Amino acid sequence: MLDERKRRVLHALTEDYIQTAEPVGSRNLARKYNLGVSPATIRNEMADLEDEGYLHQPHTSAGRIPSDKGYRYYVDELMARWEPSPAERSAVYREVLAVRRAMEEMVHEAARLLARATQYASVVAAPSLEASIFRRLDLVPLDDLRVVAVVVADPGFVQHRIVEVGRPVSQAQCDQMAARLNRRLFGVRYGDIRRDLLAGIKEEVGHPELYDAVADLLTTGLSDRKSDKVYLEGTLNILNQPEFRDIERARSLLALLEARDILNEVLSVAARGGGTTVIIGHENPVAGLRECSVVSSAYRLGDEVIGVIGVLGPTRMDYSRAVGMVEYVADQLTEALDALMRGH
Amino acid sequence: MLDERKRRVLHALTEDYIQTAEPVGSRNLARKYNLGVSPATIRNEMADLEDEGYLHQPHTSAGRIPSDKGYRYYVDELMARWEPSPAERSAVYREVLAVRRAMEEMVHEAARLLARATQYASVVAAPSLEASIFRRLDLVPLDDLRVVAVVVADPGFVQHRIVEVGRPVSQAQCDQMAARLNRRLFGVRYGDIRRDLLAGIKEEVGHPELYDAVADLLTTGLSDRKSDKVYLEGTLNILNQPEFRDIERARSLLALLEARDILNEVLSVAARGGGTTVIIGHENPVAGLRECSVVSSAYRLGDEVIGVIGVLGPTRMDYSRAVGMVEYVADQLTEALDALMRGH
DNA sequence: AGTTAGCACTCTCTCGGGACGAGTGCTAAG
DNA sequence: CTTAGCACTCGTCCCGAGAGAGTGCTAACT
Repeated sequence: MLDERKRRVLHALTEDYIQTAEPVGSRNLARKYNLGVSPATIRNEMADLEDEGYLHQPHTSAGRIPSDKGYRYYVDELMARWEPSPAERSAVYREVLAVRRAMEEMVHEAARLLARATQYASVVAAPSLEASIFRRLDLVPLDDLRVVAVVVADPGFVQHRIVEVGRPVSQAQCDQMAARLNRRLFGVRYGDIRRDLLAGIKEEVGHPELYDAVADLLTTGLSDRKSDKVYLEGTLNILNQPEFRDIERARSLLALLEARDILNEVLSVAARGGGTTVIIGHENPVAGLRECSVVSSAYRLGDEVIGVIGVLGPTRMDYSRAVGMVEYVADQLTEALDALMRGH
Repeated sequence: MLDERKRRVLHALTEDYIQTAEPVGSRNLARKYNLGVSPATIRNEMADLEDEGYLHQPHTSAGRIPSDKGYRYYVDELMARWEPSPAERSAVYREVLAVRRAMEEMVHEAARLLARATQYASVVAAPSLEASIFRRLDLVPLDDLRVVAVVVADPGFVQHRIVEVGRPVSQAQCDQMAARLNRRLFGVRYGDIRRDLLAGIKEEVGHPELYDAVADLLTTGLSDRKSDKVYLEGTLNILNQPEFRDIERARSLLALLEARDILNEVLSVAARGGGTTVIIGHENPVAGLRECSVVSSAYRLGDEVIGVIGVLGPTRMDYSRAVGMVEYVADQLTEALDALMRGH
């Protein structure tokens, strides 16, 4: 749709703006990027690009800034693929792959790394359990009416919950219940646990309330009700961005990010895209994030997508680097989880 | 040391400044608080107070501001005791006492509540395990060389750690080890677990590496090495304070707070004080927090102090309210933990 | 017909100066 | 010792002018 010269102008302008955060003028553009034409010509092209909605001016007689549509075009058509340097690769390896601990810790570590590497905020949807393999359940009575249920799954996942049972329960009943469930469920994929798999156990152990509570936990409960966990790291990096020099903006954005369920909404949109997704400005479902962009990529366990990892920054984001970095970290994380699952 | 009228001037001035965040002039002081003397007299008193270091002027011909010494005097000698209103009391009850879940969750909830109630940031040292009662240990092999150790203690405490053992270990060995340890340790106070309590077990189970790893975990490891956990809530409240309208200040403070081990240092100083402690400005061991004050109070399990809960705000803090609120929440938390421990 | 130089114009940003206001310290009288 | 009066100091707000960056238009050039 855009001819070659317009593409080059948009390309140069976008990258200049990403770098400097200042509206870009024709003169500057002509000087820094050898486009082979004079500022006047570039001005004409810029006027056209503005008419078509790719650029806009903050005010007459300022340079131009890419619009969301301009960024979108840049991301889809213009930007070069960025690859992490060897140093960056090895940093990822050292800090994510090498950790080799619980799955959630690895994911969390990846989030921290990503924030540091990109200097944006990183947002990560914690891994869903679906694809994990059930290893063991333990039931430890705390007092008459409350029992700690501990679930261990592979790779390296431990979760516990205190469940309340309506009727007093004994240690022996807990042990019995746990033993039966363990026999039945060992090695089962977590997402495959259904009530019918547990048939008979309710009757075998004389404590239906305990059974119900635990069965509920196993089939639905553990997915961590509280707005499916989201890790958020490097939020302070956002304050370095000139667009958030204004304290009020910064405050309202940070406040928004505190509400994890909102982030979760964003990430679920991102996940729907599959692979790597870029959400630019107004494309964001959350109104308060219309001045931000989110670059995210899914990570997997086996062949299943179990979570999403990404970065959040101003729309004036270094998309090339962000996409490259997010993709690389997501891939490495996937690899690391596989290694963890295979046991070593 | 200060005569009555100076005390009244310092009192009024401090509270006015706390409320308005503006340097306080003699005229204002005379008008708002009926001190029974003219502005001129107050000016003389203020000049004296400044000479003695209780006040200072940001610049000639501005009103006065309390110095750290002034705040200290206010806190120690002048301020009235503040008591939470019935509504606030019941909010504390609803959100902390009523939660009745795991110990750590309760403490975390208390932190959130405190931040909301005071509109400062809350900092809380997570409960130490020392005073908890050992309930159960589980060892679940993840693969040949890694074992998940899950410890359950009362009241409502669950912790897990992945331990690496140098030599392949079987499910049976894990079960055996866990069973023996459980028999030996059930009901033992966590802080009393010592190597000698475990004597003999190492030999009984044919896997010394596993024993060493687990024994290490039980005696020292679980205290959560990573800079003894600190909860931090309501950091954004700080941005509402006019002293942090400047983005650079806000940034550097928030960055400082991210480093949990620094906070831990502050809290450990606070804990040394016992009871309720107020750290004002330059009294803070951390240089970057010299423009902040910290009000904190210990919470207990049984008769033992197991953690510290407090708030952090600008030196121009409503000390009266902060002290009252922190104390009340700490007391209620202590009570709630006791109730949890007694089972019900 | 596209490209470019020239130029008038617009708009923001910065800086200096003057008015204003708040508050002080001093002096002298009560 | 207290207080009224007053001159003085400083920071802040509000202009207005000038500089700088960049544009759009027009007319000439290739």
